[in-house]
Amino acid sequence: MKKPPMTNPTGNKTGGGMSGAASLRAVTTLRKRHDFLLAARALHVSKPGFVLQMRRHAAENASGMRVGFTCSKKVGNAVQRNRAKRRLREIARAVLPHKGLADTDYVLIGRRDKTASLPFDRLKADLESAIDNLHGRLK
RNA sequence: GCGGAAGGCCGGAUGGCCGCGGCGCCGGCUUGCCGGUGUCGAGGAAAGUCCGGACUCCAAGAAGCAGCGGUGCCGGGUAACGCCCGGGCGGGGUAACCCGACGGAAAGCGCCACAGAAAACAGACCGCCAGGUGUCAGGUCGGGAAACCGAAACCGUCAUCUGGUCAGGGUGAAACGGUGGGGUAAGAGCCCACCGCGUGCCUGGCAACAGGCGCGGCAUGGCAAGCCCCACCGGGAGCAAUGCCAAAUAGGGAUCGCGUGUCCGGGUGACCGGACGGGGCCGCUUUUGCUCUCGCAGAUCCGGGUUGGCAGCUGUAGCUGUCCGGGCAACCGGGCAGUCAGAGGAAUGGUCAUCGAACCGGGGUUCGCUCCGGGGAACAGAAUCCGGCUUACAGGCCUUCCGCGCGU
Repeated sequence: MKKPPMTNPTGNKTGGGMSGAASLRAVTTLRKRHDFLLAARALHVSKPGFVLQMRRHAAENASGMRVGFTCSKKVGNAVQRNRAKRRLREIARAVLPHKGLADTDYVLIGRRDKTASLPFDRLKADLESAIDNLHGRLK
């Protein structure tokens, strides 16, 4: 029952100019510490499983939609941090391609225990509502 | 069967859907992206970063000295080690087996709390013994039937002095070696036997060491995880090392040289090559090597500050499987087959289903177990690469050995 939502958006997404698959390849990944620091000063919203930060950046960069993932030492040891980041990557892959805005950086921050233990559907729903919240505040 | 010792192995499984990183192939085009497909893709500790190396840069080559650091029974293994194997010695355990910073205390310095008479070189003190002096009148002697009276310093009491003595002195981690006997006024290695210690020789062993015989009467208390001595080893920093390419900024600070080099050869010349002298480069000395020596913003160093890309980057002191030979073993030599992650805010996953160990509840039980329901997997994620050590770890499996009990 989780499969239909995966396959359907791909059909809709082709209108966005991206290549079709519900893939993170459509959005680039944040790699530079500088970008993370800029996002940390921008809008953010907290959910039980994560914190979402969002920053609009100048269009002349033409870098499209970008997303980053981060977990501090507070999340736990290396195994727990990796697991949290993988789950964040999965919800971003499921939600961002049809909900995100172009020329925007999103940063997902993992939280202790909750990011790894909450049900997957709950995390996805929280991400969608968090994005709606931030987009509403943008206006 | 119960209890124990040693070693080794595994450490969730299968499938569906959707993804990620590397490499190969095919196709497309906006020449570096996209799509398809195949294949490979974390651990026994990947961890702590504690040792040892490989590899880079610092001139990093050699010798000596000094300093600093490390190691410390012996032999072997190894590229090397503080690791591993075998042996010795000491300690623990009925045993299998386990543990050990295990060189030197007659080179020197230092320390030895508390307790104790005394803590290091030899004694002082208590005590014991002998003698002297004084004292008392218990034994003794005289008288007496007895009570009692008297005497003297022979034995004894007490005090004190002199000498002998270290056996004994609740302690303590440790006390002029221990036990027994002789001996003596009392005692003492004073003498003797055994043990210990030291020393000489012999035997076994490559050696650590062990055994035997003789000699010495004991001299040398402990601590070297205090300084130290001896032997051996070690230059420093680290893949964010380092090298290359492209772009851009600053051209900031310091040092050298201060306008003083000489000679030879080649060239029309700018200049090039060589020799001598001088300067600089490891803590110091010597040696080798490199570099500078006349130019102007030149060389070197430091610093700010980068940004992107590539290399280093994964195949070798390899590793894995298997077989043969040597060795008690660690390990060594050889044959065959395979080649096994390479990211860079960091891939190796997400989710669902089924099965599932521990554990929990209930029923049955021949106490071995079995049925039903719940429950859902320990420690933990490569970051240049190897060899070790240490630490963490739910649970399970296998092999060998020891003790006790039962049966034969």
